Amino acid sequence: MSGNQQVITIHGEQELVARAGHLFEGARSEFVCAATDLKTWSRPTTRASMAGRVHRADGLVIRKLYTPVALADEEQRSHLLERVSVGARIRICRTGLLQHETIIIDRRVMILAGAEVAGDREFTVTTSPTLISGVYALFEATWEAATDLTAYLRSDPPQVDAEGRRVLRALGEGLTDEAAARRLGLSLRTYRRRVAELMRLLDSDSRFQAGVHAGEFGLIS
Amino acid sequence: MSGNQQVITIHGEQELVARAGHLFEGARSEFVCAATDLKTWSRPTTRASMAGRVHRADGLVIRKLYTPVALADEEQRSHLLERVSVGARIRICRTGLLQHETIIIDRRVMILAGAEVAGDREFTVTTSPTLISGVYALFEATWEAATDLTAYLRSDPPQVDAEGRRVLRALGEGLTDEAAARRLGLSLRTYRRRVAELMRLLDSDSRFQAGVHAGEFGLIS
DNA sequence: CGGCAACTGGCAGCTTGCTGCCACCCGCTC
DNA sequence: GAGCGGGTGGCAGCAAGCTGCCAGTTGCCG
Repeated sequence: MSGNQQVITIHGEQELVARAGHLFEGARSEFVCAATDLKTWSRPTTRASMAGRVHRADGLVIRKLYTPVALADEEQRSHLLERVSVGARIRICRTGLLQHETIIIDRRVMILAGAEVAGDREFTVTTSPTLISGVYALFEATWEAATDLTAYLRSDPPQVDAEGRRVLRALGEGLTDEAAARRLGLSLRTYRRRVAELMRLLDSDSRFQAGVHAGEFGLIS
Repeated sequence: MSGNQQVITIHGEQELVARAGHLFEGARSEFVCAATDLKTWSRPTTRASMAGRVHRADGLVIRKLYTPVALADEEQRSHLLERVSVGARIRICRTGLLQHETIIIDRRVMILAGAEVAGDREFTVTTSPTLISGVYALFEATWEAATDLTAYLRSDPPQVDAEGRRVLRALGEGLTDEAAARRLGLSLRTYRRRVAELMRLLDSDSRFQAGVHAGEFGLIS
């Protein structure tokens, strides 16, 4: 990796392991990544091969950002919790898909996973300070907006379907039940049944309390 | 801009204008940027020179993400509001510094502003799909976590005194007015007067809505 | 001290919210 | 087709919330 551009393209996970595997071992101060879930770019064997090398340096800070998709799978959830228990910091991002994995090592090297090309996923590896610092800034902004994994799990958001979301939005606009029901095309009785169900889901005894909780769970949008 | 890497480095703003100015004109569907403020990377003349070319295509979506720093300066604030009034979408990111400007045009071209080198700022321009899609995903996550400019400006938190805070806490616990009044040592009528005043401060027509807003303002704690 | 403004608290009348009840409808199963 | 479970919608009764009214209280000022 030399020359002015400091950017190389790698085809396939095997090549990634061969050419960039040492980068993971070399991580000294910080390893950060952002992805939808643990399966965003790698087969389990590749992931184990790469990730297993990361945990050897004292003082190494590991930060990983995933979306709630990672928690839908029990195996991934367990794995993430185990990672947390050995010191990794993991946050859940609710505001984006993070469909392209981004890894930054020691703020010196960055690996981006791209699309699959002819059956192999394409990776871009770069040491360009401009690229890395720009992406790192966005990573930081996203990280700060995200929720710690353990806090996220403690505040398991209730499952609210599309109609429930619509009801919450109407509630959030301050409409009377009658106006909201009319808008949503429901009878007043049915609307109120929906509201009662949401109150139960939000574990709330009053509408004010429900409003607070709905906001906390990010259910208003 | 050809070759495998699709990444070039540009030194200085004059060279940026000369070599990449046409990219701004070519923007057809979307122009997005993220930066601390309007002054993150360019002198006013360069900015005017570049930005002035962006607004000509019908259907072009312009999204800009800045930090609150951009609003501390009255001139910038006015400029941003004027941009909003002509259709640009602007959000304020409270969770990061965005110290390195990132621009993505039509999801085909990305420009990143780096450090100053020998008096000139270094820019990286790339058409690499992997790089762009990775950065775009992070941009999206940050954008979604950010607050709309007009909402941000409108959401000056209301001033709530100590008693108001106590009332909000009681409300947040789901108590009936009678129970809350008793706990706070107020008559029901006075308690309800307090609640009515809070509803006014929170600009809310229902208790649910007030709950949402109170949470948004961080008044429940 | 008297006057005034602001606030409190009880009461009443009204609206909104909550939920049970029941008839009816729909889809599914045997 | 009959039976059943789940859901809808109208209605009624009740609780909770909202606010005006008015008498009484408090604090401040001249």
